[in-house]
Amino acid sequence: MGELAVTALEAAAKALIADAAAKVAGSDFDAGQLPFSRPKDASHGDAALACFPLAKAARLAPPAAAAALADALRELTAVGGTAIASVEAVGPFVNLRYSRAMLAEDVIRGVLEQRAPFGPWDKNDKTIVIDYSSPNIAKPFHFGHLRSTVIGAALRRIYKHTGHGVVGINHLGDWGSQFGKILVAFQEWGDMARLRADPMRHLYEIYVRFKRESDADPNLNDRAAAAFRHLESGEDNVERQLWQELRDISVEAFAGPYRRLAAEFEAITGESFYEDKIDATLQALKGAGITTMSEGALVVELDGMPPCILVKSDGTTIYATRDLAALFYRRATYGFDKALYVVGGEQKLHFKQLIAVIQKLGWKEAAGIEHVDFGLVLTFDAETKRWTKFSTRGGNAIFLDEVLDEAVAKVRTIIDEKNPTLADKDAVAEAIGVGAIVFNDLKNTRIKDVKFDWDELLNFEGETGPYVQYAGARLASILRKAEVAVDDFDLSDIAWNELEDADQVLLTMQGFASVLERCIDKNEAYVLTSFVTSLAADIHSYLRGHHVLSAEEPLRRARLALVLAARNLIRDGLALLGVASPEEM
RNA sequence: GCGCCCGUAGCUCAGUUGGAUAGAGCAUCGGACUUCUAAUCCGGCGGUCGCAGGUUCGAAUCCUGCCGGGCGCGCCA
Repeated sequence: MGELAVTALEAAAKALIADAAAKVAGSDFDAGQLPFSRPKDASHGDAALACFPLAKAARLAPPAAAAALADALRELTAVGGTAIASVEAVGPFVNLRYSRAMLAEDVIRGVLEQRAPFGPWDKNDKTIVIDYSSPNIAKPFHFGHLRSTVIGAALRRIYKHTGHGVVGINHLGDWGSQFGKILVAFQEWGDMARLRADPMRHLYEIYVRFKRESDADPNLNDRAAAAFRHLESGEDNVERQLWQELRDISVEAFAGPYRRLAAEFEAITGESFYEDKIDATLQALKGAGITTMSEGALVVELDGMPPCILVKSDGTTIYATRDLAALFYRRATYGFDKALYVVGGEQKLHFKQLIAVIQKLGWKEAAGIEHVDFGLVLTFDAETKRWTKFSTRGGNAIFLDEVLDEAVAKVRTIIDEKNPTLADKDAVAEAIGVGAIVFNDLKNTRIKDVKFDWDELLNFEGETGPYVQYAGARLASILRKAEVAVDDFDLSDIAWNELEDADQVLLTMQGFASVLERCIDKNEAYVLTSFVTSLAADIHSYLRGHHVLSAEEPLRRARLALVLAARNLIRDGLALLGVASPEEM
């Protein structure tokens, strides 16, 4: 475990604590064992140390160890001017408080001067490949696709911000036997004009129709299998030409949603990209001696799970084959330390198999391959009164653009009601409506299923995107009226000690580094979502009791510095999540 | 049947990896706009942390067994 990124003030405090702990328990005591945490109750102080490990090392009862540590710390900080202003032992805990002025300066300078951990972190030599969004373009781009897209896009930005080399890859599902079905469906019922007008819906229509009609006519499935065989033959035949056209139109249609969602990729290389790399991959696997024939298929036998199928008995490949080819390619091209797959939890077994195959090959990278799984999107079924899966074949899929448009429209009516004179209402409505949807998806632990609920989705109060954006807009408004230089704020001679009642805001901001670290550690964006929500709550609350523009100098300028720092951190935090920060709303 | 995941307030969820009195939002009830945006703030109500054991100074968190729900289990992705 590496050193946690901390601000200068925290580092100074930790150094003092290490010295004090050495006095209590001897110099070989590892002060890293003292958990440095935020007390739940703010009245306990700014930071708390649980002294159980220290007590063990010093052979003291925990309260006695805490008292001894507090005494030692007091001795070190008695001279004043140190990071720690006060120390108190309470039972087995030592609670400490930072110097108020130093806390304010530490955090605000850090944010405004864009210093790590607030600004971009120093580059490290790790490369992270993140496979996300990766829609199957033979199927509709429905609301469920939002999850992989926004989680992956957020993780990509968070890794980038913390100094990692990042390769975001959209592994489009543009190949495979599904495409045989869509080819046949298009030949039967497709309409090129309608396809061009609304590609996603038209493909969806014919896909659903294929599903329905193939139940009655199994011959359709045989034709679909043949179509994919023809496609995979490599010949320039009708299947190939139609596939190319459908693919091009679909890919173009995705650009819009990706722009709205702020999803960016270093590479858009679909499954078809590996078509000419499959043979080499198969040769490598065979050469490693890990393949066998089983029931007419080429497989890798695995312990404790079904075999990984590489070539089906009809001679065509399967997604596992293409995923393996992609891993070979990504290792050779990018040399990754981590390869993340932001894909739904239903595919857990598939990725377990994939990793097991790579382990059999003995790659050292195997340990860095991780399935970043997430829960399903469920809809409430009024009949059975239960949350159920959306059914594509049942035709009750909800399209992503539908949801985004609905949210934007709702925001538009709220703006007309609350802020009728606002300039550029449509752009603001887009930022807030889409932001609300993205934020909502990043709010909880990935693995939780998302219950699709219009009421909750279109509620913009409380723990929501608009709530956080609103805090940013209020702060921006103050800064506008104060006419301060937001890009070059003068930090000299700020009366930092005037900010003694901004504890909550400052302490929350101070936690930014550990928030990003936890995001990376868990591959979770919700930690950051929850951080910006807390910061917004803290600043909303602060603004209620502390007027900025009417304050006397030097308090006024100190508060403006706080306001600017909070606004920047909210904006930057939201940006990492893929949510815009309108200046006004 | 087997494997994995989930179970915390009426609802939706946090709980910093075993630490202080289990926290938010929504809903509900009551307050706060002649002052920088009320998409806000302040307060009330609301919990046998699914159940039962175990581990120890200490468990929502760890171990075991049940109960409930979800996902998956060879030629779909």
